[in-house]
Amino acid sequence: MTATARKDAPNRRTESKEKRRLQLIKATIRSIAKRGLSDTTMATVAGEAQLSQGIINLHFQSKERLLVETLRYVADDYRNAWGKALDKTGPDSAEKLAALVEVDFDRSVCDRNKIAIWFAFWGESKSRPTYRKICAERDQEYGDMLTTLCANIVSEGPYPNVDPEAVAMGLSAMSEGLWLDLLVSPDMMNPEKAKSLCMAYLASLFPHHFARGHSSSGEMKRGN
Amino acid sequence: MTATARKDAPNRRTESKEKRRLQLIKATIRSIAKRGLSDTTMATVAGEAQLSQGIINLHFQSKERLLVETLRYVADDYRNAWGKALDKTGPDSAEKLAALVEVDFDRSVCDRNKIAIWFAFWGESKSRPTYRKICAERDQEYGDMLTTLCANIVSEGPYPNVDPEAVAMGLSAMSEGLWLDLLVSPDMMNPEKAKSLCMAYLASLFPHHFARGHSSSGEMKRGN
DNA sequence: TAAAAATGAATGATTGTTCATTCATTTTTA
DNA sequence: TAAAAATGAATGAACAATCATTCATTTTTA
Repeated sequence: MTATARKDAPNRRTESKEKRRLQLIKATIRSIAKRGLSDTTMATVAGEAQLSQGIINLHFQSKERLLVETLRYVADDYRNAWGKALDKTGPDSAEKLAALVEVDFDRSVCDRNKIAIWFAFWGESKSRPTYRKICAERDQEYGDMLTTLCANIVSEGPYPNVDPEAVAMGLSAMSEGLWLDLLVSPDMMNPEKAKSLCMAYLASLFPHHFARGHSSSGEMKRGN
Repeated sequence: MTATARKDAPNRRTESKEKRRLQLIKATIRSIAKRGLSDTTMATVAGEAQLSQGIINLHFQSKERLLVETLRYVADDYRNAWGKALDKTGPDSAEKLAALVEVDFDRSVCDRNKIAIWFAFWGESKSRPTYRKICAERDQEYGDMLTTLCANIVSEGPYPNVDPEAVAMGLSAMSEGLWLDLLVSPDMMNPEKAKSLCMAYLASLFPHHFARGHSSSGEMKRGN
Protein backbone atom coordinates (compact mmCIF):
# COMPACT_ATOMS: atom_id res chain seq x y z
CA MET A 1 0.00 0.00 0.00
CA THR A 2 1.58 3.22 -1.16
CA ALA A 3 1.30 6.59 0.46
CA THR A 4 -1.23 7.70 -2.14
CA ALA A 5 -3.32 4.57 -1.95
CA ARG A 6 -5.06 5.74 1.14
CA LYS A 7 -6.62 8.53 -0.89
CA ASP A 8 -8.10 6.16 -3.43
CA ALA A 9 -10.86 4.71 -1.31
CA PRO A 10 -14.06 6.31 -2.57
CA ASN A 11 -16.05 6.46 0.63
CA ARG A 12 -13.53 7.11 3.25
CA ARG A 13 -15.23 8.52 6.25
CA THR A 14 -12.58 11.17 6.69
CA GLU A 15 -11.41 13.02 3.66
CA SER A 16 -9.19 16.03 3.52
CA LYS A 17 -11.08 19.27 3.95
CA GLU A 18 -10.51 20.30 0.39
CA LYS A 19 -11.84 17.05 -1.02
CA ARG A 20 -14.97 17.20 1.07
CA ARG A 21 -15.63 20.74 -0.05
CA LEU A 22 -15.24 19.73 -3.67
CA GLN A 23 -17.47 16.73 -3.15
CA LEU A 24 -20.15 18.97 -1.71
CA ILE A 25 -19.81 21.54 -4.48
CA LYS A 26 -20.27 18.83 -7.08
CA ALA A 27 -23.27 17.53 -5.18
CA THR A 28 -24.67 21.06 -5.22
CA ILE A 29 -24.25 21.24 -8.97
CA ARG A 30 -26.08 17.96 -9.42
CA SER A 31 -28.88 19.08 -7.17
CA ILE A 32 -29.35 22.41 -8.94
CA ALA A 33 -29.28 20.72 -12.33
CA LYS A 34 -31.84 18.19 -11.20
CA ARG A 35 -34.17 20.27 -9.02
CA GLY A 36 -33.37 23.91 -9.74
CA LEU A 37 -31.96 26.44 -7.32
CA SER A 38 -35.16 27.10 -5.40
CA ASP A 39 -35.72 23.41 -4.68
CA THR A 40 -32.13 22.78 -3.72
CA THR A 41 -31.91 22.42 0.04
CA MET A 42 -29.20 21.45 2.47
CA ALA A 43 -30.87 18.05 2.61
CA THR A 44 -30.85 17.48 -1.15
CA VAL A 45 -27.19 18.47 -1.40
CA ALA A 46 -26.18 16.27 1.52
CA GLY A 47 -28.22 13.51 -0.04
CA GLU A 48 -26.48 13.87 -3.41
CA ALA A 49 -23.15 13.68 -1.59
CA GLN A 50 -24.38 10.73 0.48
CA LEU A 51 -23.34 12.52 3.61
CA SER A 52 -25.14 13.68 6.70
CA GLN A 53 -27.28 16.75 7.35
CA GLY A 54 -24.83 18.86 9.25
CA ILE A 55 -21.90 18.37 6.91
CA ILE A 56 -22.44 21.52 4.86
CA ASN A 57 -22.48 23.89 7.80
CA LEU A 58 -19.36 22.17 9.03
CA HIS A 59 -17.47 22.90 5.82
CA PHE A 60 -19.19 26.02 4.48
CA GLN A 61 -20.79 27.59 7.57
CA SER A 62 -23.92 28.49 5.62
CA LYS A 63 -25.97 27.61 2.56
CA GLU A 64 -25.27 31.00 1.06
CA ARG A 65 -21.52 30.40 1.18
CA LEU A 66 -21.93 26.98 -0.37
CA LEU A 67 -23.80 28.49 -3.29
CA VAL A 68 -21.26 31.26 -3.78
CA GLU A 69 -18.41 28.74 -3.72
CA THR A 70 -20.31 26.61 -6.21
CA LEU A 71 -20.71 29.52 -8.61
CA ARG A 72 -17.04 30.33 -8.22
CA TYR A 73 -16.17 26.72 -9.00
CA VAL A 74 -18.30 26.72 -12.14
CA ALA A 75 -16.78 30.02 -13.26
CA ASP A 76 -13.24 28.77 -12.65
CA ASP A 77 -14.07 25.57 -14.47
CA TYR A 78 -15.18 27.55 -17.50
CA ARG A 79 -12.11 29.78 -17.32
CA ASN A 80 -9.84 26.75 -17.23
CA ALA A 81 -11.62 25.17 -20.18
CA TRP A 82 -11.01 28.07 -22.53
CA GLY A 83 -7.55 28.70 -21.09
CA LYS A 84 -6.48 25.16 -21.90
CA ALA A 85 -8.06 25.34 -25.33
CA LEU A 86 -6.07 28.45 -26.13
CA ASP A 87 -2.85 26.78 -25.02
CA LYS A 88 -3.42 23.95 -27.47
CA THR A 89 -3.60 26.24 -30.50
CA GLY A 90 -0.85 27.94 -32.43
CA PRO A 91 -0.27 31.67 -32.17
CA ASP A 92 -2.77 32.54 -34.90
CA SER A 93 -5.62 34.68 -33.56
CA ALA A 94 -8.25 33.34 -35.93
CA GLU A 95 -7.34 29.82 -34.89
CA LYS A 96 -7.67 30.84 -31.23
CA LEU A 97 -11.03 32.46 -31.85
CA ALA A 98 -12.28 29.30 -33.51
CA ALA A 99 -10.98 27.30 -30.56
CA LEU A 100 -12.97 29.46 -28.15
CA VAL A 101 -16.15 28.89 -30.12
CA GLU A 102 -15.32 25.19 -30.10
CA VAL A 103 -15.00 25.20 -26.32
CA ASP A 104 -18.28 27.00 -25.77
CA PHE A 105 -20.12 24.13 -27.39
CA ASP A 106 -17.91 21.29 -26.38
CA ARG A 107 -19.54 18.58 -24.30
CA SER A 108 -17.31 19.31 -21.35
CA VAL A 109 -18.65 22.86 -21.11
CA CYS A 110 -22.13 22.87 -22.52
CA ASP A 111 -24.21 19.93 -21.54
CA ARG A 112 -27.64 20.97 -20.35
CA ASN A 113 -26.77 20.37 -16.72
CA LYS A 114 -23.91 22.85 -16.74
CA ILE A 115 -25.91 25.39 -18.70
CA ALA A 116 -28.71 25.04 -16.18
CA ILE A 117 -26.28 25.98 -13.42
CA TRP A 118 -25.26 29.15 -15.21
CA PHE A 119 -28.83 30.20 -15.79
CA ALA A 120 -29.80 29.34 -12.24
CA PHE A 121 -27.25 31.83 -10.92
CA TRP A 122 -27.89 34.40 -13.64
CA GLY A 123 -31.54 34.18 -12.70
CA GLU A 124 -30.78 35.26 -9.16
CA SER A 125 -28.03 37.70 -10.01
CA LYS A 126 -30.23 40.80 -10.09
CA SER A 127 -30.93 40.53 -6.38
CA ARG A 128 -27.58 39.00 -5.34
CA PRO A 129 -24.66 41.34 -5.89
CA THR A 130 -22.21 38.58 -4.99
CA TYR A 131 -23.42 36.38 -7.81
CA ARG A 132 -23.45 39.30 -10.19
CA LYS A 133 -19.92 40.27 -9.33
CA ILE A 134 -18.58 36.79 -9.99
CA CYS A 135 -20.43 36.61 -13.30
CA ALA A 136 -19.36 40.09 -14.34
CA GLU A 137 -15.72 39.28 -13.65
CA ARG A 138 -15.98 36.17 -15.77
CA ASP A 139 -17.55 38.16 -18.60
CA GLN A 140 -14.92 40.85 -18.30
CA GLU A 141 -11.97 38.49 -18.56
CA TYR A 142 -13.50 36.50 -21.38
CA GLY A 143 -14.52 39.65 -23.22
CA ASP A 144 -11.05 41.14 -22.95
CA MET A 145 -9.55 38.00 -24.42
CA LEU A 146 -12.05 37.99 -27.28
CA THR A 147 -11.49 41.66 -27.97
CA THR A 148 -7.72 41.20 -28.13
CA LEU A 149 -8.07 38.35 -30.59
CA CYS A 150 -10.51 40.30 -32.73
CA ALA A 151 -8.20 43.31 -32.67
CA ASN A 152 -5.36 41.13 -33.93
CA ILE A 153 -7.50 39.86 -36.77
CA VAL A 154 -8.65 43.36 -37.69
CA SER A 155 -5.03 44.48 -37.81
CA GLU A 156 -4.15 41.58 -40.10
CA GLY A 157 -6.82 41.64 -42.75
CA PRO A 158 -8.39 44.56 -44.56
CA TYR A 159 -11.41 45.20 -42.34
CA PRO A 160 -12.32 48.87 -42.51
CA ASN A 161 -15.01 49.94 -40.07
CA VAL A 162 -14.95 46.74 -38.02
CA ASP A 163 -14.81 47.43 -34.30
CA PRO A 164 -13.03 44.56 -32.50
CA GLU A 165 -14.83 45.12 -29.22
CA ALA A 166 -18.19 45.11 -30.97
CA VAL A 167 -17.42 41.81 -32.67
CA ALA A 168 -16.29 40.34 -29.36
CA MET A 169 -19.44 41.47 -27.56
CA GLY A 170 -21.61 40.20 -30.38
CA LEU A 171 -19.91 36.83 -30.38
CA SER A 172 -20.13 36.22 -26.65
CA ALA A 173 -23.72 37.42 -26.61
CA MET A 174 -24.57 35.00 -29.39
CA SER A 175 -22.90 32.17 -27.51
CA GLU A 176 -24.87 32.87 -24.38
CA GLY A 177 -28.09 33.20 -26.31
CA LEU A 178 -27.45 29.87 -27.99
CA TRP A 179 -26.88 28.33 -24.58
CA LEU A 180 -30.35 29.49 -23.71
CA ASP A 181 -31.73 27.78 -26.79
CA LEU A 182 -29.92 24.59 -25.81
CA LEU A 183 -31.49 24.84 -22.37
CA VAL A 184 -35.04 25.77 -23.33
CA SER A 185 -35.44 24.24 -26.78
CA PRO A 186 -33.10 21.24 -26.91
CA ASP A 187 -35.18 19.83 -29.75
CA MET A 188 -34.59 22.86 -31.92
CA MET A 189 -30.94 23.55 -31.10
CA ASN A 190 -27.85 21.41 -30.68
CA PRO A 191 -24.20 22.19 -30.03
CA GLU A 192 -23.13 21.57 -33.62
CA LYS A 193 -25.69 23.94 -35.02
CA ALA A 194 -24.83 26.53 -32.40
CA LYS A 195 -21.17 26.25 -33.25
CA SER A 196 -21.79 26.75 -36.94
CA LEU A 197 -23.94 29.81 -36.25
CA CYS A 198 -21.09 31.40 -34.35
CA MET A 199 -18.64 30.51 -37.09
CA ALA A 200 -20.99 32.00 -39.67
CA TYR A 201 -21.03 35.19 -37.63
CA LEU A 202 -17.24 35.29 -37.60
CA ALA A 203 -17.11 34.48 -41.31
CA SER A 204 -19.46 37.32 -42.16
CA LEU A 205 -17.35 39.83 -40.25
CA PHE A 206 -13.90 38.41 -41.00
CA PRO A 207 -14.36 36.89 -44.48
CA HIS A 208 -10.60 36.83 -45.11
CA HIS A 209 -9.99 34.71 -42.02
CA PHE A 210 -13.00 32.42 -41.79
CA ALA A 211 -14.61 30.37 -44.52
CA ARG A 212 -18.33 30.80 -45.09
CA GLY A 213 -20.97 28.17 -45.37
CA HIS A 214 -19.12 25.27 -43.80
CA SER A 215 -20.78 23.39 -41.01
CA SER A 216 -17.88 21.21 -39.94
CA SER A 217 -16.26 22.22 -36.71
CA GLY A 218 -13.68 24.96 -36.54
CA GLU A 219 -13.20 25.34 -40.23
CA MET A 220 -11.05 28.30 -41.17
CA LYS A 221 -9.32 29.72 -44.16
CA ARG A 222 -5.62 28.91 -44.23
CA GLY A 223 -2.63 30.97 -45.12
CA ASN A 224 -3.98 34.41 -44.49
CA MET B 1 -71.68 59.73 -9.86
CA THR B 2 -71.70 57.69 -13.02
CA ALA B 3 -71.97 53.95 -13.28
CA THR B 4 -68.23 53.60 -14.02
CA ALA B 5 -67.13 55.99 -11.31
CA ARG B 6 -67.46 53.34 -8.67
CA LYS B 7 -64.63 51.42 -10.34
CA ASP B 8 -62.22 54.31 -10.09
CA ALA B 9 -61.47 54.08 -6.38
CA PRO B 10 -57.91 52.74 -6.12
CA ASN B 11 -58.24 50.61 -3.01
CA ARG B 12 -61.64 49.21 -3.27
CA ARG B 13 -62.11 46.29 -0.98
CA THR B 14 -63.93 44.42 -3.69
CA GLU B 15 -62.43 44.37 -7.13
CA SER B 16 -63.32 42.23 -10.09
CA LYS B 17 -61.57 38.88 -10.19
CA GLU B 18 -59.59 39.72 -13.26
CA LYS B 19 -58.28 42.98 -11.79
CA ARG B 20 -57.17 41.30 -8.60
CA ARG B 21 -55.36 38.60 -10.51
CA LEU B 22 -53.55 41.17 -12.61
CA GLN B 23 -52.70 43.18 -9.50
CA LEU B 24 -51.20 40.07 -7.91
CA ILE B 25 -49.27 39.14 -11.04
CA LYS B 26 -47.74 42.60 -11.17
CA ALA B 27 -46.90 42.35 -7.49
CA THR B 28 -45.20 39.03 -8.22
CA ILE B 29 -43.13 40.63 -10.95
CA ARG B 30 -42.03 43.39 -8.61
CA SER B 31 -41.13 40.90 -5.91
CA ILE B 32 -39.09 38.70 -8.24
CA ALA B 33 -37.29 41.72 -9.67
CA LYS B 34 -36.52 43.00 -6.20
CA ARG B 35 -35.77 39.80 -4.30
CA GLY B 36 -35.29 37.08 -6.89
CA LEU B 37 -37.44 34.00 -7.38
CA SER B 38 -36.11 32.02 -4.43
CA ASP B 39 -36.79 34.83 -1.97
CA THR B 40 -40.21 35.56 -3.35
CA THR B 41 -42.81 34.20 -0.95
CA MET B 42 -46.55 34.41 -0.68
CA ALA B 43 -45.96 37.03 1.99
CA THR B 44 -43.71 39.23 -0.15
CA VAL B 45 -46.15 39.13 -3.05
CA ALA B 46 -49.13 39.91 -0.85
CA GLY B 47 -47.08 42.67 0.70
CA GLU B 48 -46.23 44.18 -2.68
CA ALA B 49 -49.92 44.10 -3.55
CA GLN B 50 -50.81 45.53 -0.13
CA LEU B 51 -53.24 42.71 0.37
CA SER B 52 -53.60 39.96 2.88
CA GLN B 53 -51.92 36.58 3.24
CA GLY B 54 -54.62 34.33 1.95
CA ILE B 55 -55.46 36.37 -1.13
CA ILE B 56 -53.19 34.45 -3.49
CA ASN B 57 -54.57 31.04 -2.72
CA LEU B 58 -58.03 32.51 -3.14
CA HIS B 59 -57.29 33.69 -6.67
CA PHE B 60 -54.60 31.27 -7.85
CA GLN B 61 -55.06 28.19 -5.62
CA SER B 62 -51.30 27.75 -5.22
CA LYS B 63 -48.00 29.56 -5.44
CA GLU B 64 -46.96 27.40 -8.36
CA ARG B 65 -49.97 28.52 -10.39
CA LEU B 66 -49.31 32.14 -9.56
CA LEU B 67 -45.78 31.80 -10.91
CA VAL B 68 -46.92 30.05 -14.06
CA GLU B 69 -49.54 32.71 -14.68
CA THR B 70 -46.91 35.37 -14.11
CA LEU B 71 -44.61 33.83 -16.67
CA ARG B 72 -47.47 33.59 -19.11
CA TYR B 73 -48.27 37.25 -18.53
CA VAL B 74 -44.68 38.29 -19.19
CA ALA B 75 -44.54 36.16 -22.31
CA ASP B 76 -47.81 37.60 -23.62
CA ASP B 77 -46.59 41.09 -22.83
CA TYR B 78 -43.50 40.50 -24.93
CA ARG B 79 -45.53 39.00 -27.74
CA ASN B 80 -47.83 42.01 -27.77
CA ALA B 81 -44.88 44.40 -27.82
CA TRP B 82 -43.38 43.01 -30.99
CA GLY B 83 -46.78 42.40 -32.53
CA LYS B 84 -47.69 46.07 -32.15
CA ALA B 85 -44.28 47.16 -33.40
CA LEU B 86 -44.76 45.13 -36.57
CA ASP B 87 -48.17 46.67 -37.16
CA LYS B 88 -46.67 50.14 -37.09
CA THR B 89 -44.23 49.45 -39.90
CA GLY B 90 -44.80 49.30 -43.61
CA PRO B 91 -44.75 46.02 -45.50
CA ASP B 92 -40.99 46.05 -46.03
CA SER B 93 -39.30 43.06 -44.33
CA ALA B 94 -36.06 44.85 -43.58
CA GLU B 95 -38.01 47.62 -41.92
CA LYS B 96 -39.90 45.05 -39.87
CA LEU B 97 -36.72 43.32 -38.85
CA ALA B 98 -35.25 46.61 -37.68
CA ALA B 99 -38.45 47.28 -35.75
CA LEU B 100 -38.08 43.95 -33.94
CA VAL B 101 -34.55 44.80 -32.90
CA GLU B 102 -35.81 48.17 -31.77
CA VAL B 103 -38.45 46.54 -29.59
CA ASP B 104 -36.02 44.14 -27.96
CA PHE B 105 -34.09 47.05 -26.54
CA ASP B 106 -36.88 49.48 -26.04
CA ARG B 107 -37.44 50.64 -22.47
CA SER B 108 -40.87 49.08 -22.35
CA VAL B 109 -39.39 45.62 -22.93
CA CYS B 110 -35.88 45.65 -21.63
CA ASP B 111 -35.44 47.44 -18.38
CA ARG B 112 -33.41 45.40 -15.91
CA ASN B 113 -36.47 44.44 -13.90
CA LYS B 114 -38.19 42.78 -16.82
CA ILE B 115 -35.00 41.08 -17.93
CA ALA B 116 -34.54 39.77 -14.41
CA ILE B 117 -37.95 38.13 -14.62
CA TRP B 118 -37.05 36.33 -17.81
CA PHE B 119 -33.81 35.04 -16.38
CA ALA B 120 -35.48 34.05 -13.14
CA PHE B 121 -37.79 31.73 -15.02
CA TRP B 122 -35.15 30.56 -17.49
CA GLY B 123 -33.01 29.69 -14.49
CA GLU B 124 -35.65 27.31 -13.21
CA SER B 125 -36.76 26.02 -16.58
CA LYS B 126 -34.51 22.96 -16.63
CA SER B 127 -36.38 21.43 -13.72
CA ARG B 128 -39.82 22.87 -14.51
CA PRO B 129 -41.28 21.55 -17.74
CA THR B 130 -44.17 23.99 -17.49
CA TYR B 131 -41.87 26.99 -17.52
CA ARG B 132 -39.83 25.49 -20.31
CA LYS B 133 -42.86 24.85 -22.46
CA ILE B 134 -44.07 28.43 -22.16
CA CYS B 135 -40.61 29.76 -23.00
CA ALA B 136 -40.15 27.36 -25.89
CA GLU B 137 -43.47 28.37 -27.40
CA ARG B 138 -42.47 32.01 -27.18
CA ASP B 139 -39.16 31.26 -28.88
CA GLN B 140 -40.87 29.22 -31.54
CA GLU B 141 -43.35 31.91 -32.53
CA TYR B 142 -40.77 34.67 -32.45
CA GLY B 143 -38.28 32.54 -34.39
CA ASP B 144 -40.81 31.71 -37.07
CA MET B 145 -41.55 35.38 -37.54
CA LEU B 146 -37.87 36.24 -37.77
CA THR B 147 -37.23 33.42 -40.21
CA THR B 148 -40.03 34.54 -42.48
CA LEU B 149 -38.72 38.09 -42.54
CA CYS B 150 -35.18 36.90 -43.23
CA ALA B 151 -36.43 34.65 -46.00
CA ASN B 152 -38.15 37.61 -47.63
CA ILE B 153 -34.96 39.63 -47.50
CA VAL B 154 -32.91 36.78 -48.91
CA SER B 155 -35.38 36.46 -51.78
CA GLU B 156 -35.10 40.18 -52.49
CA GLY B 157 -31.40 40.88 -52.46
CA PRO B 158 -28.58 38.85 -53.93
CA TYR B 159 -27.57 36.79 -50.92
CA PRO B 160 -26.18 33.47 -52.09
CA ASN B 161 -25.49 30.97 -49.32
CA VAL B 162 -27.37 32.86 -46.63
CA ASP B 163 -29.71 30.62 -44.68
CA PRO B 164 -32.69 32.65 -43.37
CA GLU B 165 -33.29 30.36 -40.43
CA ALA B 166 -29.66 30.57 -39.41
CA VAL B 167 -29.74 34.36 -39.49
CA ALA B 168 -32.94 34.37 -37.46
CA MET B 169 -31.51 32.02 -34.83
CA GLY B 170 -28.31 34.01 -34.65
CA LEU B 171 -30.15 37.28 -34.23
CA SER B 172 -32.46 36.10 -31.48
CA ALA B 173 -29.56 34.42 -29.70
CA MET B 174 -27.58 37.63 -29.85
CA SER B 175 -30.52 39.58 -28.44
CA GLU B 176 -30.90 37.21 -25.54
CA GLY B 177 -27.19 37.23 -24.86
CA LEU B 178 -27.19 41.01 -24.85
CA TRP B 179 -30.03 40.96 -22.36
CA LEU B 180 -27.78 38.94 -20.13
CA ASP B 181 -25.07 41.58 -20.44
CA LEU B 182 -27.61 44.26 -19.55
CA LEU B 183 -28.56 42.23 -16.49
CA VAL B 184 -25.12 41.22 -15.27
CA SER B 185 -22.90 44.05 -16.52
CA PRO B 186 -25.09 47.13 -16.75
CA ASP B 187 -21.96 49.28 -16.58
CA MET B 188 -20.52 47.69 -19.70
CA MET B 189 -23.66 47.35 -21.78
CA ASN B 190 -26.64 49.57 -22.52
CA PRO B 191 -29.68 49.23 -24.77
CA GLU B 192 -28.34 51.57 -27.44
CA LYS B 193 -25.09 49.66 -27.75
CA ALA B 194 -26.95 46.36 -27.80
CA LYS B 195 -29.21 47.61 -30.54
CA SER B 196 -26.33 48.73 -32.69
CA LEU B 197 -24.61 45.36 -32.26
CA CYS B 198 -27.70 43.61 -33.57
CA MET B 199 -27.98 46.05 -36.45
CA ALA B 200 -24.32 45.49 -37.27
CA TYR B 201 -25.01 41.78 -37.38
CA LEU B 202 -27.86 42.32 -39.82
CA ALA B 203 -25.77 44.72 -41.88
CA SER B 204 -22.97 42.21 -42.21
CA LEU B 205 -25.33 39.52 -43.46
CA PHE B 206 -27.70 41.71 -45.46
CA PRO B 207 -25.43 44.52 -46.68
CA HIS B 208 -27.88 45.50 -49.43
CA HIS B 209 -30.66 46.08 -46.93
CA PHE B 210 -28.93 47.46 -43.85
CA ALA B 211 -26.34 50.20 -43.63
CA ARG B 212 -23.11 49.45 -41.84
CA GLY B 213 -21.36 51.39 -39.17
CA HIS B 214 -24.23 53.58 -38.06
CA SER B 215 -25.11 53.69 -34.40
CA SER B 216 -28.35 55.61 -34.64
CA SER B 217 -31.43 53.54 -34.06
CA GLY B 218 -33.03 51.53 -36.80
CA GLU B 219 -30.96 52.91 -39.61
CA MET B 220 -31.48 51.12 -42.86
CA LYS B 221 -30.67 51.52 -46.51
CA ARG B 222 -33.48 52.93 -48.54
CA GLY B 223 -34.81 52.05 -51.92
CA ASN B 224 -33.68 48.49 -52.18
C1' DT C 1 -5.47 8.84 23.61
C1' DA C 2 -6.13 13.47 22.13
C1' DA C 3 -7.74 15.90 18.12
C1' DA C 4 -10.41 16.11 14.10
C1' DA C 5 -14.23 14.80 11.27
C1' DA C 6 -18.78 13.31 10.71
C1' DT C 7 -23.20 12.17 12.27
C1' DG C 8 -28.21 12.85 12.79
C1' DA C 9 -31.64 14.13 16.09
C1' DA C 10 -33.28 18.44 17.87
C1' DT C 11 -34.46 23.37 17.33
C1' DG C 12 -36.53 27.44 15.99
C1' DA C 13 -37.61 30.18 12.13
C1' DT C 14 -39.99 30.39 7.80
C1' DT C 15 -43.09 28.76 4.40
C1' DG C 16 -47.49 27.59 1.80
C1' DT C 17 -52.01 26.69 2.83
C1' DT C 18 -56.49 26.63 5.27
C1' DC C 19 -60.64 28.50 7.14
C1' DA C 20 -63.77 30.89 10.33
C1' DT C 21 -64.85 35.54 10.32
C1' DT C 22 -65.49 40.34 8.60
C1' DC C 23 -67.40 43.61 5.63
C1' DA C 24 -68.44 46.21 1.25
C1' DT C 25 -71.61 45.59 -2.23
C1' DT C 26 -75.67 43.88 -4.54
C1' DT C 27 -80.19 42.06 -4.50
C1' DT C 28 -84.56 41.50 -2.59
C1' DT C 29 -88.37 42.88 0.13
C1' DA C 30 -92.00 45.81 1.90
C1' DT D 1 -87.28 54.33 -1.74
C1' DA D 2 -85.56 52.60 2.58
C1' DA D 3 -84.54 48.53 5.17
C1' DA D 4 -83.26 43.75 5.29
C1' DA D 5 -81.12 39.78 3.44
C1' DA D 6 -77.77 37.55 0.63
C1' DT D 7 -73.40 37.41 -1.64
C1' DG D 8 -68.65 36.52 -2.06
C1' DA D 9 -64.24 39.02 -1.87
C1' DA D 10 -60.89 39.80 1.60
C1' DT D 11 -58.85 39.11 5.91
C1' DG D 12 -55.42 37.29 9.21
C1' DA D 13 -54.73 33.99 12.79
C1' DA D 14 -53.72 29.17 12.98
C1' DC D 15 -51.64 24.93 11.13
C1' DA D 16 -48.67 21.55 9.28
C1' DA D 17 -44.68 21.06 6.59
C1' DT D 18 -40.20 22.30 5.41
C1' DC D 19 -36.09 24.59 6.02
C1' DA D 20 -31.23 25.96 7.68
C1' DT D 21 -28.69 25.55 11.55
C1' DT D 22 -26.91 23.74 15.97
C1' DC D 23 -24.73 20.52 18.94
C1' DA D 24 -24.15 16.39 21.88
C1' DT D 25 -22.42 12.19 20.46
C1' DT D 26 -19.91 8.81 17.75
C1' DT D 27 -16.31 7.52 14.68
C1' DT D 28 -11.93 8.00 12.65
C1' DT D 29 -7.29 9.61 12.42
C1' DA D 30 -2.61 10.43 13.81
